[in-house]
Amino acid sequence: MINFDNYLKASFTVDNVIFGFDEGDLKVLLIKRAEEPYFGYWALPGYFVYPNEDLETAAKRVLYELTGLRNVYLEQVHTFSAIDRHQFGRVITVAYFSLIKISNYALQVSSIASQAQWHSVSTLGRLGFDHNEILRECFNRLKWLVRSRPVGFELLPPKFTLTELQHLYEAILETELDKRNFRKKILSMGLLIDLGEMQEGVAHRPARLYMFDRVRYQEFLEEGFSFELKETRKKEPAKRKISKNLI
Amino acid sequence: MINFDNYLKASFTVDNVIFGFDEGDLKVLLIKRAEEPYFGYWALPGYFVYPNEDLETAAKRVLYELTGLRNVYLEQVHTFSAIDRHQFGRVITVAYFSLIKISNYALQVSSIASQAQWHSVSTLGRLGFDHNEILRECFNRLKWLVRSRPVGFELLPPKFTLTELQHLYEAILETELDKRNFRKKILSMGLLIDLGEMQEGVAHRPARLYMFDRVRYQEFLEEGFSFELKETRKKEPAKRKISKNLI
DNA sequence: TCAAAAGTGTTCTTATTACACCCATGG
DNA sequence: CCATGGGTGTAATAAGAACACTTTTGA
Repeated sequence: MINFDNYLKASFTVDNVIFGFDEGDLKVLLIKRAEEPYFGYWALPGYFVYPNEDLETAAKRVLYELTGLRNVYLEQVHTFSAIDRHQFGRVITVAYFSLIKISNYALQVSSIASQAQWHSVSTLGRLGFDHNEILRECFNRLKWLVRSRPVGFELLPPKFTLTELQHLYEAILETELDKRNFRKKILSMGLLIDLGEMQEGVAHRPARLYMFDRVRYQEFLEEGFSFELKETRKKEPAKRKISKNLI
Repeated sequence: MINFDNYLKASFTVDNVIFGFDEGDLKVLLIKRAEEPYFGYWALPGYFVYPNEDLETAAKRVLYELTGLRNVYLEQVHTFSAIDRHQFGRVITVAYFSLIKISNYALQVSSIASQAQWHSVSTLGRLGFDHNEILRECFNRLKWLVRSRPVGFELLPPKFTLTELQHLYEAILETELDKRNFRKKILSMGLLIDLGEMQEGVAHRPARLYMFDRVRYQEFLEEGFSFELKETRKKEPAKRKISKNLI
């Protein structure tokens, strides 16, 4: 019988890349570290896994303690194991990302959350540990995920306008989309319910409000389904003889 | 300062889903277990991670000890952490999958490899531990990967025919593809070099041999690139108003 | 009346699909 | 000469991309 003591026993953590969307900007929730190592740095919320937990349970716990939210989109992305990634010992971390609606919830008033703040993904500085790398991996995962499934709705409030939805896609894909083509495509999927309501109090023509049709989406998943978007190409009009899918 | 001893320390293993392709069949390399738990069961090759290794190093080591191969396609897929997944203690495993050319290499004659055998992915029984689940996850990853990047070439011998290539895609995607459309698409990508050689000794018209153009592929990666295939639909001719990409 | 964002169709181009017959070889 | 798999083209359909002006509101 194997004696486990002959092999590596490592501490392990989960780190959570929590995405939100606000003011036309893709954001990530970070915590200012109050202890060494990386004292004073911003870092991903994460914590050690308890003996009675599997990883997903731990990731959900971290998320709940910080935001008070359960039942949000959560997905394992990658496990980071560089030998020297933690100064005080061997620590392996499993990265999860989750998507939440910023607008609907205030952060919890816990000792952890008091140090937490939303940061624009596009303007981040040096984070603690290898968290820049972890964030990049999770952002990449989100980028392709948003093309395969309408996860974008997880980030918007229940009622939203088509322009808000388009801005979200543009923020995630880091590109610009054509307004008419975007609307044509997104409406043709039949995943939006027109609420018949309008924006109020805006200094321009008010936009229609929509909500996401989860029932229809389930039907789609069952019959096999796809979701793709193309960016506009104002420059570089030619040169694409190969498939355009996934670009 | 954190005392790691207050938290769970776990043993870590890597498990390797090694895909190969032979006789028109997608295969996976399994090892017959010679000890408890799951004595006598087939299981994925895997081993404990050493203290001086990161996970990828460990996965490469396992692969090398078994096959004698280095520099093969290897990618981390998912980390499995169910509390009771190992009877003798808390063991977390990180699944990797790799792609190798069966035809080019004999298995190593090591104590591990003597117990190893290729199995068709489509006809597997109950494996040890949670390895059926791990295999399924890795197979799914391979399925989408093969649509985004021409990884299929990692599984074929250096010289191959278009029909062999098509059969590989059909085995991975578990579908049938139209011969003419497949050839049109694959040749239009410009990733194949026509060797000007022919099959010999076959009881039918000999096929042209091709090789993969790695240089051209690198150029593609740099300019942003995509790779898609559609299955033939002999039944169910209608009903697809939504995007067809990725299906 | 101005600024700001909402909303709306058409044309062109490209990609995808469906589909059937002759060819070269070994046995 | 037969069985086996190799090899080839075209037409119809569907999806994607490009593109500009009018509308509605609050300030």
